[in-house]
Amino acid sequence: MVTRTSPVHVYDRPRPVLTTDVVIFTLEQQGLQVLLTRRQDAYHDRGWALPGGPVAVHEDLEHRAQRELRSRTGLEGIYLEQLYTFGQPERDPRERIITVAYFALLPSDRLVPVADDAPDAWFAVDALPPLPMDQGEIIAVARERLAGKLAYSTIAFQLLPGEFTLGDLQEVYEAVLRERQDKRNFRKWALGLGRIEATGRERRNGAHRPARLYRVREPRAVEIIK
Amino acid sequence: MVTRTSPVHVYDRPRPVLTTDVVIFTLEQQGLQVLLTRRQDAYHDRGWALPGGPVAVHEDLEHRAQRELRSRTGLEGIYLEQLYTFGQPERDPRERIITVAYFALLPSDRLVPVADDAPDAWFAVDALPPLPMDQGEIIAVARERLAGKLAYSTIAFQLLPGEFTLGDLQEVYEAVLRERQDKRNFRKWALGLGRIEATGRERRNGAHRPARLYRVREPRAVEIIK
DNA sequence: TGACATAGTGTGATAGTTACACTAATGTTC
DNA sequence: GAACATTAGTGTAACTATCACACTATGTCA
Repeated sequence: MVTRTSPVHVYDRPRPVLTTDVVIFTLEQQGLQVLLTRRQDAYHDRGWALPGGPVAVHEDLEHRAQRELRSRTGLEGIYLEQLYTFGQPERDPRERIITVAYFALLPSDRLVPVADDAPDAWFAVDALPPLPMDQGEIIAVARERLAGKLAYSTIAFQLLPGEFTLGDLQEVYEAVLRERQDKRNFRKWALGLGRIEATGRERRNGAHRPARLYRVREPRAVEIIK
Repeated sequence: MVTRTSPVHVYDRPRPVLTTDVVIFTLEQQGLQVLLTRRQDAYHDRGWALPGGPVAVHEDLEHRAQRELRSRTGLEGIYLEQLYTFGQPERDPRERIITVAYFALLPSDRLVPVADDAPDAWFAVDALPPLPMDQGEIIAVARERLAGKLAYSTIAFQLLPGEFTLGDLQEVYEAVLRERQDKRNFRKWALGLGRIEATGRERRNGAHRPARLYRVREPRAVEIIK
């Protein structure tokens, strides 16, 4: 029994709060980064937390997560995937909050620098500040999912700009999987996927041989491989 | 603002209903089966639907799904995994309902025959009756997840009884993946996993050579393989 | 023009996957 | 009790994929 027009809403049974949280990853020189935001309410002591918030009663879950992503980054068309729903009753000591967690991958060239007065900041995934409730676990699960998917999908390209070198691609794999790859075998494998092609252009950035640039043939598609 | 002691619950913002649904799979001669239940309310025209219901305000999500599983099958210790959260606003025309879907795997020997007066029945996953809302999609997603996991985990054993033959195991793979396996290669692979051992006993069931029985060394563990 | 730094390339050994057909053990029938 | 029907159980060789490994190429800058 929902009272739509009134500012109060009365139900015959108590209902939990439903929120979405978004783990936004990007890759910088220092490795995999996560976007965190400062909590506004005094309850959380203004500590850092995942961006997210309550789902409006007629809002699609993924749309809610997209909205959060857009409001934090100003970007559209970013890869977003539902991760898991966390619903331990003790998650929040004040009220029952169930959160549908998503994760998003930001290409490094679309990373707009966060304004100094913005409440958001990037943190290396290996050096996170204290986080409320189970949010550390949420990030850990997101990271594992991402690492798992590198092996059997083309998800890695979602972290790369439109043009990239094979070295860039290898760095994505090394940063996420936390293990070195053999350069020759990696390049053979990456080209053998049949998903990327040389643009014919090169990147010069230092006192050394320039690197060939590649592009993804289907940039939006995340496909299952082998 | 929750009013705990009162039969009415008042919130300053409308809240969706949160439910869990459980896709309970088992394997019979006729292939992969799903448990469905008859809706009691007139609204759904007494049609078939996935077992599930609203999550109590202080009940853990997985516990809620376990409870549904137990009430339908009378069984404990069944494999249960969170599948996905379905939250399209149009899912239910009456009210906003978000459902956290789980899937469960019943070993074929623990399958208690459903009483005739019970509202539940097994359906072949390829011949489901009309289902409300997106429940057909939920079952399809569960099936895909299960098929995907066969390839890289030991989840298949969750569908088998404590003692089984290599032929039984092969039937699980063939039914879920819907593709024939080569007998010799399959057996080599299955034994090479190092997860099963012969019990020393045999099963005789027909005018032919009896089959050796095997057991899983760690029956509860679902591990990632290769 | 030489030192430096990163880009780019191939081969051989090993391990894993695939295709493939007959013998073994039982129960039933005549 | 011999023949038959039926499912269980077994090995090998060809092919494919993965892995380990080190040098040459091409640019900048001093």
